[in-house]
Amino acid sequence: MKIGTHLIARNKEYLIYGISMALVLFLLKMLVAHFIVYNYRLDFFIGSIAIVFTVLGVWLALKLMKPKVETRIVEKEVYVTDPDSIPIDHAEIARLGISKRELEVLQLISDGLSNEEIAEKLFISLNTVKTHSSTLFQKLDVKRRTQAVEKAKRLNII
Amino acid sequence: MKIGTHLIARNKEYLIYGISMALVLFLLKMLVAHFIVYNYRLDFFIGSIAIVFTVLGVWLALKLMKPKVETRIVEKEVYVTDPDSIPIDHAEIARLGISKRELEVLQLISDGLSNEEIAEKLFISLNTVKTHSSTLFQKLDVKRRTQAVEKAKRLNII
DNA sequence: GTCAAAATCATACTTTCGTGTGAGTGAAAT
DNA sequence: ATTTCACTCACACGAAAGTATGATTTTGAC
Repeated sequence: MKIGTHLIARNKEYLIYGISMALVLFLLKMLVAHFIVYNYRLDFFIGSIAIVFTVLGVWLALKLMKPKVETRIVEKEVYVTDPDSIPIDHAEIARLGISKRELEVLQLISDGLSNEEIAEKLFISLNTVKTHSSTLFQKLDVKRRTQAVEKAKRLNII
Repeated sequence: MKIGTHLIARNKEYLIYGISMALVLFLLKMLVAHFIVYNYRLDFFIGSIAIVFTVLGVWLALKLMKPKVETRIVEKEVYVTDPDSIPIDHAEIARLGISKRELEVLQLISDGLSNEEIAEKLFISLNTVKTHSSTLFQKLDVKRRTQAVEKAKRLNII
């Protein structure tokens, strides 16, 4: 009894679909038998069936599709005494889509270097450093390098 | 040229579906014309069409649907240093001759605020903030605000 | 009350930073 | 083979930051 109800509930969509399909088929057969001329309207007839069942298929799929889960992260602060004991959150870095080079630039920014100095240290042009830091700021959702440093330290990515 | 390609790419699914539908219809008509007896196999015929287009409909829906999202909240631990565990070195501040106001500005700089924002927060002009930060940099013997923050944290004066 | 330091502001100027746009290359993935 | 992505670079422009100089006002100490 209980199992039966359960099964019906779990497969309700399939049941509904099956019944709908049977009904529609029955209806179509009635129409065929009584009103519709076989030959010259056959194309239209087939088209109709196709459309109806396409719609049914779409409806079925929409009903049955399992929703994709999206994780939302809530920060929870844990206080530690030794600053060096703070582990770097590689997962967070990956989540933000920060590349290796960008991370290097971020580290040097937090060391207080200017873009020019960073360029010299990494043997790349000033423009490249600017590009890196600009994309970095977007990924960190900040406007300035000082904010980037503040947020990066808060997120334990440097 | 570019727009054309773009449009085709964006609506590829629709195109494929349309072409598939046309092909299947054509195929069915051929079958009808040559092999299938109209009357007593009509049920089977209609059933086949129904199944085919249901499958197509499902496929279409799965292809086109934006995935349903279901948010799931996950707590994440963020390690931070206990602010109280690092005492502020007032002696060092005095030694460097940093004034009260300058220290305020320094703190706000390390919070990532722009000079403009600092000015608003302290109800003073932008020029005054610049003056403060400039003298601050001299006292800290640094050239930029990022360096100032780095050094200030190292010296435990913020 | 005087004096020095701190705090305020301005003007003008230079430097650095940051964005937008576009583009080329090489490596890895499909 | 084609696409995608990280990395590289350039140029132009606007927005901040920083310096220099000088001035006025507050404040606290002597």
